[in-house]
Amino acid sequence: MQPYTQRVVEIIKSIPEGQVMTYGQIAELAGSRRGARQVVRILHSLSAAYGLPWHRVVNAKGEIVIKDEESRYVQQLYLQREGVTFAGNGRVDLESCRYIPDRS
DNA sequence: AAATTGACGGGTG
DNA sequence: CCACCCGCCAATT
Repeated sequence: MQPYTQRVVEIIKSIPEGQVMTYGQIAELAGSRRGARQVVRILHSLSAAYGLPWHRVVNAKGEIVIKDEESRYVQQLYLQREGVTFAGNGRVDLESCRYIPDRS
């Protein structure tokens, strides 16, 4: 596995319950400012194998974006169960739920 | 080995 | 607000 992929996996695993991160945010932390698509690919192919909290990742607008309809529902359910709040438009409230790790 | 594929993002108009 | 384009790059085909 590539170092970048490894970092992305670690970052995703570090997202606490009740909080979310965006694809771009993860990519930037992993060292590739425009690498959101790699994050997409990683979640797409490795979330099961590594037991990643894939449901804590949303797009930059706070929307749940998965192709499979069933999975969209499951993701929202998981998040709500963890206490993530949703705005009326079906977006997570990024203002209060975005996870910003310590950068030290 | 070359082409395609993504749960995206930001800029532009 | 919407539509469009292009960058990004490992994994998969």
